[in-house]
Amino acid sequence: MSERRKPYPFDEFEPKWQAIWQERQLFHVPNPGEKGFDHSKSKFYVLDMFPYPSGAGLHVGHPEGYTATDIIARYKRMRGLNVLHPMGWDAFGLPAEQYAIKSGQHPAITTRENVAKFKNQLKRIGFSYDWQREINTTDPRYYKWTQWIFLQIYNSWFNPATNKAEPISTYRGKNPDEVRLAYVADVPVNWCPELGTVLANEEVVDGKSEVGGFPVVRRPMRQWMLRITAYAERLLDELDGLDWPQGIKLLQRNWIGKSEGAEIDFKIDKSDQKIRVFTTRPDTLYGGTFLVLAPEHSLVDLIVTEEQWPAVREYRERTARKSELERVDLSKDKTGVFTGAYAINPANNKNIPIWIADYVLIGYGTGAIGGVPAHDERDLEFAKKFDLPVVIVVQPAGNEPAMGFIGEGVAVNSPMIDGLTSADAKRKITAWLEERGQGKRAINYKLRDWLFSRQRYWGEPFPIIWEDGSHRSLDESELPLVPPPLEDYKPIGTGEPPLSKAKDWIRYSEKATRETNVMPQWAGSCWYYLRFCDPNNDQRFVGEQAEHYWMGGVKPGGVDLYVGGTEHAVLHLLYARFWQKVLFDRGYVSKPEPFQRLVNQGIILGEDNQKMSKSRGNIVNPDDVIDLYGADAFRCYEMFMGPFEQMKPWSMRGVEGVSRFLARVWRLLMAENQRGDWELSAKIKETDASKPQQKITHAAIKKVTEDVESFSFNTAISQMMIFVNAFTGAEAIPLSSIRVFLILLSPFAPHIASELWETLNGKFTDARGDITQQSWPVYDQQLLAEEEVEIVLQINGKVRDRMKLPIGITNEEMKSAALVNPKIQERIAGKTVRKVIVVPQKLVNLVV
RNA sequence: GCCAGGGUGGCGAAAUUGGCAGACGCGCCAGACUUAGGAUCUGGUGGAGAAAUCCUUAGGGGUUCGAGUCCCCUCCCUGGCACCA
Repeated sequence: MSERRKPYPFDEFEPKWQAIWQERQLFHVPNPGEKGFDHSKSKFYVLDMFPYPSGAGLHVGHPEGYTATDIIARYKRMRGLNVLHPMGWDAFGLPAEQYAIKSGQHPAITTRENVAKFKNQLKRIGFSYDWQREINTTDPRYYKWTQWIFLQIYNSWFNPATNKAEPISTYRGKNPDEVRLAYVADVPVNWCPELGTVLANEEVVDGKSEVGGFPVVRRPMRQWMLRITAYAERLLDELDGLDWPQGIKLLQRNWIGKSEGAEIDFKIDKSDQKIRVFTTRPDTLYGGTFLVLAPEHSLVDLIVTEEQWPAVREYRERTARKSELERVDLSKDKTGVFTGAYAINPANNKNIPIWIADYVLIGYGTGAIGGVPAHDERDLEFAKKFDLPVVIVVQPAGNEPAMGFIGEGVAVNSPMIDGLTSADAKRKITAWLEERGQGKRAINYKLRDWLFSRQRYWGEPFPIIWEDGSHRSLDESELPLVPPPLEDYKPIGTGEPPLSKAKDWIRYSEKATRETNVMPQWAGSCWYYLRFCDPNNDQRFVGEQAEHYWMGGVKPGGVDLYVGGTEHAVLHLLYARFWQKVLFDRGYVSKPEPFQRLVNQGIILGEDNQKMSKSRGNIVNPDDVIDLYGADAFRCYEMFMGPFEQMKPWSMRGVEGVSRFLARVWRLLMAENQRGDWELSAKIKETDASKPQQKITHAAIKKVTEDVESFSFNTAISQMMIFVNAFTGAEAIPLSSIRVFLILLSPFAPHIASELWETLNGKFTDARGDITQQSWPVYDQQLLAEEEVEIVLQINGKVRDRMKLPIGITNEEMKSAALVNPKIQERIAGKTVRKVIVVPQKLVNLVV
């Protein structure tokens, strides 16, 4: 059986051009001060979210974003910009370590192999990365600086007076360890026994580990934390200046979860203690008929009465045993126990019972709430279950029932504020409490400090040593701190990190030992966009000049365009913003935000419309597609599938269709000779383009240019198809038109465009150099203008006829033309035309 | 439950400010070339109808001369959050 004939010889010229690009280092962009740097050009930094190089290799989802950024990068270069378009590897992470546990192979080896595989796959697609800037988070030359940045965070504190991070040396308090942006705390953490490590809140989904889906339990442990909460307000406010999808901004806002209200102190009856609660509705204070503490609340021990002790102890134990999943199960009934103690409602001096219940979370607010059952769903449920009193204190505006009403209305049954709107009542009550020292305005955030340590091997070791129970940082000169080789990477299971097995490594001096935790995978990706600006600098994490140039500009964010999946909407994007702000405050970088414009790609589903997964067997491997149809067809199909940001299914038929389009492009310029070799078609001539040909060429320039700018790659390709359809079958193809077309095509299908361009240069001398060195064409509005316009004739809004009329026709002329149109006359015969609507150059609508 | 984004032919999808619904591609149908066609080229292709014509953007209502587009209600899908006081 003969091999299926290729529709065009992509298998010959695609590798050829990839080799040429590499040889000539065509996409390498020098830094300011380096040889070949062009000062006259402005910069454009276009970045992909770099991948974790897994053993499975690329799937078709990765290149979707990469193709888009590659098109933008190639387009911007042709528009005369210095384009920074780098790629690297986020290579610390669990899979390599899990593999090491199974096989004993060092994760560095696994990582090296996987990186090589990924890189080969990316190169086959023809991306125009500047490979001289390749970075790898597991390279000591890289993580030396990750550790260095950690030291800057460790040696900083957040000064509320200046609202920014400052060197710890400027802190005037007695214990700087209490305010460092990196600190150690005994905190209840998400311990995952299966993975043998602690996880960040963000890594726990529905009470299970995001990786692997293993159960996660709460357990107090000594951990490194980063004080991201200090930046909550700025992380919230400074979203405003970013060109991000509204949805992503909203996700971050919700994650930060700012709520404004008041903290109110409740005196405890027959005790000196008081309980502080947080509420967003101080106006409902009169309706507070009980208090609820989280079971873990530290005051519980002090207030519980003798006879309630057994019940309280039993309840706390039961709660502690519950998994996170059980505890947050919304469908379950409210539970709780009376402590036997009473508090005094400051508004009306009434004694109200104090309960503990697990629907109150220790981690939010003060870990205690005032129960206002009439105006809070949860409190109402609790009050009903335990038969606690309910007092209505807010009257809704409409005829909604006041019982259970949680919106804003007018205060009632509240002597001090009766008749006030909720907003006014809040202000008045808060002011009153403040005067009496029983409360104050308060703001709470859902955002928690970032649990920054992991009990793993394959991560950045902390540049920290311990001596006599206290920690201090390594000197900068001791970086990078490289992890020791291990025989056995297995977690110990107790929560002791694997590094604790390396006894020699741990011993720093007679008295001092090394920290054995490692940083989470997020660490490396928090600043990689900075390193790309100056990846080989061994004096600084990024050279000042390079940082200033590539991250510069008038907008708050340094990277001009950042493309990746929505899965990083809160985690990576929030962490990176946080690090950037610390570095900014400390004067190391020039921008407060890392990423100016963010675009999310949609997920690519399998042909069966299901998420691609190994178990479903619907994974598409880019290599297979490229073998069959070539890299250009692969790239163009990824862009032609549908709107970039939308979820969409893969279709091999679709790839075939796009491949046919490229074959038509090929045959537009190339013809097969007697021997069966391809040669430049005799139809390509240095003739002037006809009017329609000019029009279609300029329509293509306009549409492709606008669509590339707006990420509408699918319609850009449609327009190029229209061009090819129009020129297919033409007797002569004007060289000038086809040159323009090839330039438009080149960001999408760079190999075929390069090959055809070179072939043209072999015969014609009107242009010089590679297609990548050409400048982007500009369209001429004059050539797009029609001589005639088609006017739509409607009666009562329904299309009845169309007619061609000369351009520039007046509304009055359109109206008369419509009225004498035979079809229209026929239809309006015997009726009165009540109204005529004329849309200039477009439509006439008669109302009868 | 709350928030966000969606729902347009057999399929992927187009459609400035409200102004010709279905561009482009897939699939399908017909024709041409051909020993051959799973190649290529040409034409057709939302539905109903012999036709005039009517119907059609998840469903219902509204605003408007005119609605895929704006407003209200309902249903469905996808993603996120989820006892956050």
